[in-house]
Amino acid sequence: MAPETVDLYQIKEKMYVATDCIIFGFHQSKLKLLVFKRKVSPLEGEWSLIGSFVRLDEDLDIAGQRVLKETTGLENVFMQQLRTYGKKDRDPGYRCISVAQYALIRIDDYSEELVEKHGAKWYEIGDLPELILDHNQMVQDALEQLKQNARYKPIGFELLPEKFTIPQLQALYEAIYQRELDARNFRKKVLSLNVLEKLDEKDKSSSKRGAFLYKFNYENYQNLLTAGYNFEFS
Amino acid sequence: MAPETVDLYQIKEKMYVATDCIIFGFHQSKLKLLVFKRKVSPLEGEWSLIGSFVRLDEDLDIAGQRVLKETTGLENVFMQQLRTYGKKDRDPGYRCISVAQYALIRIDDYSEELVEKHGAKWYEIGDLPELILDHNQMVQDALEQLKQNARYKPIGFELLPEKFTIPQLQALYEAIYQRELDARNFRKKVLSLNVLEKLDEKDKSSSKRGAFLYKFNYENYQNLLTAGYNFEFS
DNA sequence: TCAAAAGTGTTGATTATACACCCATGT
DNA sequence: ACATGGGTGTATAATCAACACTTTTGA
Repeated sequence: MAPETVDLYQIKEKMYVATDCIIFGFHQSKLKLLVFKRKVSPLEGEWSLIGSFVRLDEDLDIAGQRVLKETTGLENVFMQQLRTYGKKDRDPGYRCISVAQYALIRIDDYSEELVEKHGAKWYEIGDLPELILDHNQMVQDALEQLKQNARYKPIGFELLPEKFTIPQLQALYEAIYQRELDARNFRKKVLSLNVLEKLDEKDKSSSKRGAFLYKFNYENYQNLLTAGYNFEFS
Repeated sequence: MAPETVDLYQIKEKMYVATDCIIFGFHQSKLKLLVFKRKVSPLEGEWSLIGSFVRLDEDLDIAGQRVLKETTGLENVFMQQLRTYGKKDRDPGYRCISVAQYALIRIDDYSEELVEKHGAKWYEIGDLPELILDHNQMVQDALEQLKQNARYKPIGFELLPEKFTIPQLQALYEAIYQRELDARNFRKKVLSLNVLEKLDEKDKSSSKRGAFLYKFNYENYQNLLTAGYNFEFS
């Protein structure tokens, strides 16, 4: 829209535009969410997603990246727009729409200091506290989209360290889908995609025998995408 | 509320929130899009999506419904949020984010007068003119999402009249996917879903023999959904 | 009678699912 | 030596994909 004239109504009162970040992480076979305790009134002390107003001179997605950097120290992170929440009374007192974006981070990469400085905390999905406004709804929607996306994109890899084992990858998908998967079928399928490179190292952190580490091959993944494969697991 | 002209200084200090509607229709086996010719400067005479600023006292989705009603006369139409476009320079001179929403309408329901009054026109997908700003991108994204959605929801039914034939339904899916489908396999699959009710009438508008009319059974569809079926066609 | 679209089944290929035992190793 | 998680193959069922002819009827 680029009109020449504008309703006075729009000028007098202000429409606020915010972005809220749904930050997922994965640790010890659990899918987690970063929430933080509001330090300012109103709703001080309540749990909330991490957000900010969008600045006039910044792109929407950059605003999300900024919030993420401020709270976790991470840059260039996988982040995707979820949807925009715009009920007129979603924020009592203000007219504020919020563009929700979700990020997937490798949970051992984030800066613990920054997170603590912001009063933030990792909560397990399924054990979330009540969040302010429509933030619980946002999380639920994000989870839904995460499930959807995981079918068609190897999105889950964003949540794992660079080197990971197949059992770890399986645990991640189990956390996202919230059900158990068959280990043989999972391994078969994920290896058949040809996007994993087996390394010579083993990870012994979760068994005596140890499991081989793999890394993700982005080139092969690109080829897969153009060929139109899907990442659905049974 | 009478519009008033404002100067650029004021405009640049403010974040505008608009919504743009991607209105799909289906007619004569063609998927079409409703676009309109701008009547105001800047970009007067250019083709554009139909949009509006979001009012302070209206929900985001209501704004979309309002735009739709103003241009087509239709109410209570299937409409879904696509995503929000928020590049800082997407609209030169203004800082305006736009929430794109897409609608599917039965093309013989709309009001021709209203459409003409707004200088709007139906264009075939695949034969679209150049649209202002990032509107072509919006359409492309909407088409992509339409394809995705059509896999999991019988979304296409919104585009057909209440009574329709199976060949019509197939033509719709072919228009969405932009490829031909096998008539036998299509019929087999769609009937196996148990969401169509065969009527005793035939439609003879496209063949001498005539094709049986069907209608959609929303109850059975609800059952399907909870059972987790998908509407993917090969 | 013929042109044009509607309607109908089968088969082979592919993919999904279910399932149980041995391996390697640290304690 | 044993407990623990890692790793492997096969057989059945389900689904997908490809394919051609007959029917109906208005012109």
